[in-house]
Amino acid sequence: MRIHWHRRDLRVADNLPLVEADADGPVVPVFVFDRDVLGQAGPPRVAFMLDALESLREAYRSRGSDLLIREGDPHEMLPELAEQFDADAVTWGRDYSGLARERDTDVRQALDAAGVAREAVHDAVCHEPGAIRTNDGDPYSVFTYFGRKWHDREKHPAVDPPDRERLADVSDGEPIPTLEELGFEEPEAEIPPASTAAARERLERFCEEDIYRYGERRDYPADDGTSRLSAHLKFGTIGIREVYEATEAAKRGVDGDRRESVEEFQDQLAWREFYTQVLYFNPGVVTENYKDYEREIAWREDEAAVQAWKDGRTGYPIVDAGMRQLREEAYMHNRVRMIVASFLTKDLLVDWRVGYEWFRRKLVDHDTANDNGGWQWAASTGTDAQPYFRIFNPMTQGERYDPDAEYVKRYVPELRGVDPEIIHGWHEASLTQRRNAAPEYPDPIVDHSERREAAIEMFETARGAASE
DNA sequence: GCGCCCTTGCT
DNA sequence: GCAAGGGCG
Repeated sequence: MRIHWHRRDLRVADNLPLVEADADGPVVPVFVFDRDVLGQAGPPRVAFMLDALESLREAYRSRGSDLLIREGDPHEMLPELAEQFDADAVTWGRDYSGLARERDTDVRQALDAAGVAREAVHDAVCHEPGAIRTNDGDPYSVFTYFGRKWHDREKHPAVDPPDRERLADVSDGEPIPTLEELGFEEPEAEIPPASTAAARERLERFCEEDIYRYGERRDYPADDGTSRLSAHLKFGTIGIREVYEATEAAKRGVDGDRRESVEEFQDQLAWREFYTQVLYFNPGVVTENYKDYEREIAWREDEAAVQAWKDGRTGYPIVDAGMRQLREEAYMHNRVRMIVASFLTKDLLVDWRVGYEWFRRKLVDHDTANDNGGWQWAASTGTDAQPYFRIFNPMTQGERYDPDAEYVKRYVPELRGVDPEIIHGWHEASLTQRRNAAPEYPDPIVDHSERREAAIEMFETARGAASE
């Protein structure tokens, strides 16, 4: 017997540790609810995960096996399970975040002490942290070159689910706990279905047509031109190799813009792995700036402004639309994630960690590596970060990427009857104009051009380059 | 070592 | 035009 410990690989198909581990014997699949990990999550993510677990269990049951559900510390639970099933090995897919690695070290030690073999197998990314390095052998901190090598490198093919005979004939009466039993409230947002079948349906539909226009559509939040696979990739309800192969298949026999569009989507997969390796080699970025400034950045504390940002009541329509989409859907379009992150850090002058924490609680697809990478990019503190003097102008961004204010109107009902020109120029409109156009919608809480200057000064002081 | 090229810009 | 810095050739 061999125990497979599921973590963020909630599927049976294209699961490398499940079929390629050296350990043999029938597989006993297990999921362990770990209070420490749950404490980090918010209702949307836990709800998605519970749904994913239900369908994973169903997948095992239809194959004459079952997913065992346990609750407790993995380093206590796994040796116990090994003993209970007389298993001589435990396998799992590698996880690259700092907390996960600490947990896995504990588990390894406990299994060693119990005399049980253990095997961690690469699974969550096409190219593991460390596989792609600069010509000097260092991990990359700039995306472009990493991306080139990522594209050129041969990838492991997708693998089939294990045969029935390789799964242990176990059954488990233990129900999957409910949100309430885990101490979470129902999420405000509606959570999309989390099964592998749902992920595949999205992938297939995306690769039929949308992927060829991804390049031109991906920046327009009103247009649903993205794959929406992020939460599935986070929880592993679909395998990365399967996703990559579907995009490669879409590329076959296609050239010009259509081919470039597919590659632009594949670039996003490369970004995901770029940030995975940034986090792996720099576990401290979760709480600290990647980039060293001479002095501390003098972020401001501004409870009221932060609350307005969270509530989508800043008086900057594109920002507010994004923050309301986050509440309503536990999701936000990527272009708008950049805009709201720039607004928090460069207009409200609030520490990126405040925004990162909020995203962590609210996003269904929150992933430590990607979210941290994104926030530190926006805050000009990360690897390959946006230079601090390039500050998004919310009006320009709105005009450029939501010209008809269709996205804004979808999430900000107060502005539905208002002319797009007035919407994007809200902070330039007169008080009378604003009151007449949308009496319910808030006035801008800050002056963008004033804050832009203040942000640049804040960073120059931190650089030690202030003119005094 | 030097020149050149960078995911997501702005005034 | 501006202005930071990594990585490469």
